[in-house]
Amino acid sequence: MKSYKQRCGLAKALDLVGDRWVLLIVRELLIRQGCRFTDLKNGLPGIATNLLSARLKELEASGVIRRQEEPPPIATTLFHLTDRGRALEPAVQLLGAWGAPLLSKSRKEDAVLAHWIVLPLRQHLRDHTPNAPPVAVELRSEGQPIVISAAAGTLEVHLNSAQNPRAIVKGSSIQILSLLLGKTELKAAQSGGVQITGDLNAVRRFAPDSASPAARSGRET
Amino acid sequence: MKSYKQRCGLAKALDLVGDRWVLLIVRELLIRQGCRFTDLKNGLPGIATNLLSARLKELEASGVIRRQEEPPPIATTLFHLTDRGRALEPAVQLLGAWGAPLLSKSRKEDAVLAHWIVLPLRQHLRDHTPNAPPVAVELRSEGQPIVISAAAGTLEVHLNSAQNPRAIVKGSSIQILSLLLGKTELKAAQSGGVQITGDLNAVRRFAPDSASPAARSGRET
DNA sequence: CCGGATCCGGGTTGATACTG
DNA sequence: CAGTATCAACCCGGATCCGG
Repeated sequence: MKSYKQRCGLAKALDLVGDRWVLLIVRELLIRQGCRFTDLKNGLPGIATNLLSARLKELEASGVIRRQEEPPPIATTLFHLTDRGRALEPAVQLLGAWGAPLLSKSRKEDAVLAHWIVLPLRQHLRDHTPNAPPVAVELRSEGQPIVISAAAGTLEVHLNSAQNPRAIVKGSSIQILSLLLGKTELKAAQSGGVQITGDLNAVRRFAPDSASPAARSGRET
Repeated sequence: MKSYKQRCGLAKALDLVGDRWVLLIVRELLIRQGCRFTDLKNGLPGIATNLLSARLKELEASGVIRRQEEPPPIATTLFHLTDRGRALEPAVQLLGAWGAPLLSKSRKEDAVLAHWIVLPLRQHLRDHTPNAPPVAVELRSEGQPIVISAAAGTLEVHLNSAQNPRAIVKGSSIQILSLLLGKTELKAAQSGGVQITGDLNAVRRFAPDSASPAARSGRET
């Protein structure tokens, strides 16, 4: 698209990332560093391949992403965010948070991909017993599983399989997100179709409910 | 533009404010609540009137702005942000901050409007002697003057004339911004063409330099 | 002047087909 | 898998016009 030609930080930012699809491409790369072209295409339902190709070239030229030829056994090129691109995360998170209330009006025709819950999880998930031993929980809906790993007060949310999960949560991504962000109680989630195997307390560590010890220690009573 | 049709907060936000010009319209309204159509047009060099008109309708329909018919003596309609629209400020500020480094590569053909420095001032300006008595400083370049008012640790930056400014700073908006954000020393700014009348210490309160008392009290030595 | 509405040429997007 | 090619539909920018 054309530049706004305004000497203003916002206008300059939009010159680079204001085009259609661009911030969604950044979202995909924030969720999963090292995407193949096809991964991006699958994560962006509706995008045309020529447009994706053109955007990737523009983003590379402006220093937001970097393409990296991988030798076998991958034998393809992976797209990464540069440091500069990763610096967009706070702005992307804030815009996403602003749009979150609109999700309630989401239409049935809207696409839903499970990995889109990674960004809200990274922003809002809390470890309510940070001094407890490290633990990993795996989330499974469609597509690649998501791993939450908590250790020493730090929390990471990634897109891949856990080596040794203390619990596995299966269900629709929407229900899992609602559970982990405390909008649904654990029992309600379970009767709504969420299946949890393994240590229930590992889940309660992030989603304390009224019956959980973390709820008592994490709440100021 | 068309909806992305993705159940994702970021995508929903971009459905509303991702269209061309939209975030710049929001910027104008953040700087100056209560804009006339013509004020917006002047603040957005390059926009076509039909596009501005269409965007305003869409933004009103989506609850981001509100139009208000004013009786005489104004006798026109003013556009305001709603609370929901004002909630975009953090995201807009973050995007603008991300784009700020690109300003150094700004072309000569880029438009420059003095009031665009209001957002960076609001974000970065600091009162280095918050316990001192209230004070107002007026900034003058082209267009409407800008007023900084500091009182009891709070800082406000507005677009209009001060009742009783302790100091008046005249110069190009870029130089003034550079001075107030501490990138230029006061003396260097003055020899660069910035004229200050009134109490120099009122300016030093925001832009302490090596010779200023605020520099010593505000710095951890 | 203010606040648009209308029209038009050119550029961008979206959908699909095709290729190495 | 990773794009390129093609083409219709749509959108944008610029100019013009018009009622208060």
